[in-house]
Amino acid sequence: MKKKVTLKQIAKELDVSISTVSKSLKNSAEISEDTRQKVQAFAKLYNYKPNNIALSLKNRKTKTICIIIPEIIHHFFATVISGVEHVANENGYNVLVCLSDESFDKEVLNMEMLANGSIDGFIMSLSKETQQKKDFHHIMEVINQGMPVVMFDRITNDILCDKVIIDDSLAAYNATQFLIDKGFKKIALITTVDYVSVGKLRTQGYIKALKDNEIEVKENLILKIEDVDNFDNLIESLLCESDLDAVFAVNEIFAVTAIKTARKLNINVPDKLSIIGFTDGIISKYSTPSISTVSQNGIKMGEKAAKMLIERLEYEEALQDEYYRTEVIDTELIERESTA
Amino acid sequence: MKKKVTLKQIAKELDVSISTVSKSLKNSAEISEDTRQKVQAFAKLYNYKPNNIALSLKNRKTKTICIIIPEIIHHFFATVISGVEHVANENGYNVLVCLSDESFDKEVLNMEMLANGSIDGFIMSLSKETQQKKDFHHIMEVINQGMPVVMFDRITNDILCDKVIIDDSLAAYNATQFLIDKGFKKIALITTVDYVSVGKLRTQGYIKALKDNEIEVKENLILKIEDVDNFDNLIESLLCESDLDAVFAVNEIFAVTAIKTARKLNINVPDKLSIIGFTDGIISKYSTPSISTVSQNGIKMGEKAAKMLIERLEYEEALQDEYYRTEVIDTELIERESTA
DNA sequence: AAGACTAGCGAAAACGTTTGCGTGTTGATA
DNA sequence: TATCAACACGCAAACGTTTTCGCTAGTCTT
Repeated sequence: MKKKVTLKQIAKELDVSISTVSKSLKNSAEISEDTRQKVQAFAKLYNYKPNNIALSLKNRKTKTICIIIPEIIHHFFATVISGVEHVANENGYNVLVCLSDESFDKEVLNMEMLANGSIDGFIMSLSKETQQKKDFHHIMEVINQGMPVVMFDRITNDILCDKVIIDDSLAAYNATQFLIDKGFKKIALITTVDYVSVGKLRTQGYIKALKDNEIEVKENLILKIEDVDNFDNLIESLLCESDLDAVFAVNEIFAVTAIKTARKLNINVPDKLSIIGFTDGIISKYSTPSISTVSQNGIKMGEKAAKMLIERLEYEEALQDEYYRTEVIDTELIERESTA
Repeated sequence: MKKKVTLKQIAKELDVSISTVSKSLKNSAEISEDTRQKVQAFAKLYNYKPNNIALSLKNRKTKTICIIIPEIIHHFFATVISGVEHVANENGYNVLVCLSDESFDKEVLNMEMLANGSIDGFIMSLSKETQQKKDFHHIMEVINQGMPVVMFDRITNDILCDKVIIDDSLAAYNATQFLIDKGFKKIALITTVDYVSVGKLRTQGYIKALKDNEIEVKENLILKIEDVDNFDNLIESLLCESDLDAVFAVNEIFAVTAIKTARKLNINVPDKLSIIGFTDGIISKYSTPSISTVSQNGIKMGEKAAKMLIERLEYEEALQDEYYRTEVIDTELIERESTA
């Protein structure tokens, strides 16, 4: 087992100073051709690689960014990581992944742990609990220390920083309008409780579309789900509503559950009931019938977020500190088998 | 914007030495009650947190582990990360996620980049290309430098290190036996090409089960898929085989595609054809019909891998270097709607 | 031959910690 | 009054780099 070799060891071995070794390896003109080659040969032989930690300390840059997400099991977040990872890698950055598990405390802990020099910046999507508490002091603190933060998807307007979002409200509006254009009148909504920012926005879009088309908004057609583990009965009750034409669900799980429930109730999808989901994940694609959905391109969001963060890191001076950007990623309605 | 405060700044401010500050914060008995309180109060006021990079350099431990996986989009790998993350967090470790994208070069690059002090150890699942090339020098090198590596799922016997696997062959055997016990005679297999270690093992399990039951193994019932993006036609041809009773697919995607293809061909699942998949992911659960499957608990695998790695890191001396463990995680056959 | 210049290298500081050891001051004891 | 702990603190090294500056010896100029 041969441990990593350091400059010091090479210097000792070749009987020169550490500086000479360092300069030789960097092809400094200060060093004679002779010495340089000798050092380089030796370094190659012993497979010398500079110690990253030492470099980080010296440069006060770690070339590492952290992404904090509520859950990695959600396909959407996995795609975002994928996008972040690729852009980061292209630019020589590594990606640290932290999971908040939808918990405020874990989110705070993670940020505090890493804001001490371990990383250069954050990309994050708020946990549910954080959105509910509306307590963002941990994020403020990090930003105040001069560490850039890019928020995506689940964001808050209470924090000034770069953001990457989709137009949730508009996308929901369009999805609802799409159903209306098909001639459907009685359209239900399966959404989250209001403190989840994206859920609220999508609800707003749904309501606006109905109003713009002079369709009455009925509370009993709007199902707001809190407990993500136990909502089958609620959806079943909703679908028992007579003459229901269509359902707009704000995520994949709600949509696929609606489909499965409809089948159970012997309601044919899409003949008797059309269903549109949100987030173009693996479920929508492989469900039977496959689910028409608002695609929310996680890869693009991740890529954009990483680009924004890295720009801030590398052109710190050039960018106005006070000028933050909010990038809106396009969505698209993908028609599949669940709508007719 | 107030930048992070350092020991040096506190020392200057309070007109004491750096060591005094450091010791005060660590409640060293060497320091007078007075000074200690003064320093601690000041540190708290300015929200002092020790710089992790400096600590890493000093301790030559980063408290960071890296997990290298082929693809994060695969649900299974996402669950593994989740398991790793939780155990790591409980033990004060952070998790760096690297994606090899099934590429040998990216895998090598990632390992080389990080083996220079950035992390304390690796958890990894081999990329397809690496398995095909059978070139593991990059892993050998890292291990030789004294950095522990834990491999999971896609492993190789050519490397000596801790491993976490399931008994792929046995699990496949059991799944096949399950179909045989149901009275099915003509059972097809949808698998990967042989160089994917887990695919090969599952194929072996399937074949052994048939042989043990004196059922002829027919090559035309075994479909080995290479191109993961374009195999619909192949599966369609396979399903056209007359009198087919059942299909065993070595992953979710193959299983769900088989189901969708069967529907297209008007073959009722499970009445006319039973299907079993592998990996209990989100697709199996939400497919219609839902898919009976061999569950491969990614969370458990991740947790176990993280535990093994951290044990090696923390009890380095105690553990025999030459003694490596291979942990086998239990699998389970989950019956759902796709088998009858 | 004296001064100027250059090539080639080393010393040291810096990044932010921790920690063993040395040292000065105090009060008490003999 | 001289001796001696105990106390409270600072120095300096170490982790592994990079980089500025300075030094020495040799070469060139006039």
